[in-house]
Amino acid sequence: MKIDLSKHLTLGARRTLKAFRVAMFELLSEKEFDKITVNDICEACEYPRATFYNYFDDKLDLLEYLWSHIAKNILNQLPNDEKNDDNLIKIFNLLVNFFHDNPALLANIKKNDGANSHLWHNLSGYLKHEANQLLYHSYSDSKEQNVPVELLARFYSDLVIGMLEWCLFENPTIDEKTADNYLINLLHNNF
Amino acid sequence: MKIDLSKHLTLGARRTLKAFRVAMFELLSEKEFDKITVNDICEACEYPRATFYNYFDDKLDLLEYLWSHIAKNILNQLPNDEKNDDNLIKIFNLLVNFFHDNPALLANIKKNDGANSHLWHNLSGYLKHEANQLLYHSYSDSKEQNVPVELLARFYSDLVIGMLEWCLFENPTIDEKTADNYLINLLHNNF
DNA sequence: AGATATTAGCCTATACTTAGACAATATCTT
DNA sequence: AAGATATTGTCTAAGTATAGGCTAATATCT
Repeated sequence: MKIDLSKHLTLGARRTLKAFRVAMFELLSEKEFDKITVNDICEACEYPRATFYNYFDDKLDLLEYLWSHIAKNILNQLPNDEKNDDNLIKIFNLLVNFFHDNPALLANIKKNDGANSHLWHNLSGYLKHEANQLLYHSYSDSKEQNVPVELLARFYSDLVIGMLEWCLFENPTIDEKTADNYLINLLHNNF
Repeated sequence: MKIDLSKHLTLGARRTLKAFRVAMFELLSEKEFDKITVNDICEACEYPRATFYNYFDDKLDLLEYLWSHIAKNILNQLPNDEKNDDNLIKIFNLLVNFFHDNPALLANIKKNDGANSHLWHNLSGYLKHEANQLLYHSYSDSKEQNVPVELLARFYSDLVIGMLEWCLFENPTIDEKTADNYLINLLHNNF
């Protein structure tokens, strides 16, 4: 990344970032990542290559930016007023729904199973990180402290991403209710 | 219009124009033209007001630019290799289809019937102009010269836009076949 | 294997967009 | 009808994108 996302961005910079994000997202539903060229991306969003390189080191850089943006955005849909155990289920369902809403993207991620299953590891890493952050803040002011909050958040985010991975890759036809029940059972030692 | 569309435009300028066009088009399906503010437009396409005024005098200016763009684009779909009498029917059908594909826009144009029926006159003027151009070039090298080509093109474009207006406003449920037949009958003095 | 074409990165002057402030109207509120 | 709020249209310095040209590295073709 050539620019600092934490600094203030002009409207134009935000527009440009969004355009590249959308272009990459759409291309990922059409082609394998390795088949996508910087030219493809620039053509799709109607920006010149020079602008691409003003923002990103290369297409992997853009991809990772996209993943982190997606991860943040999916989980931002959570109503952050209530902080209870349901949050984990809600997070899980938001994630599952995202992939159900974008089947072409998921198919493409699955397809790259050889040298490029790193697409999924890459994305799931960002998802886990965001879930972790969310859960950490969600529990940081709770009373039950038999276990450090950091560890708890880590345990939960591992659980939810593991569950997601199992559903998407091993059991893609599972329905929401059943999946939720499995998750609840795991959570409550209900084996 | 603050810029000269006939001159060469940079990629960025073309992107900006497109963004404003799309924003106006989408807003026209939601709100009446008079209720749309420059701020609405800029918000919709994520450009600052300053940029709007770099390109357009005001929102009417943008509207007219949009109409002329739409007119050109609808009629550009015509295969321009063959030049025969069918062209008129094809032009008519392209126009009808455009409005069938954009019912919300049409509804909004119809709604503004008081002080603002000029929305339709404005748009139909551009449509007629483009149809005229097309027909003029279509017949300019034909042999039959009992009537000047300019007059013929004018006669035809008046006919096709009149027919369109009648279909859209007086007889919105008419089917394509019937409308085509009426047009053919008018064309061949088959009253 | 050698020729040809595509792609990746980078560079620069020029042209463009931007933020934000401004006065002048218009529109809403009570 | 008066005061608050929203909108219009203009301006400028500073920030940003653009064209298009360049080399090196990879593909792709024959």
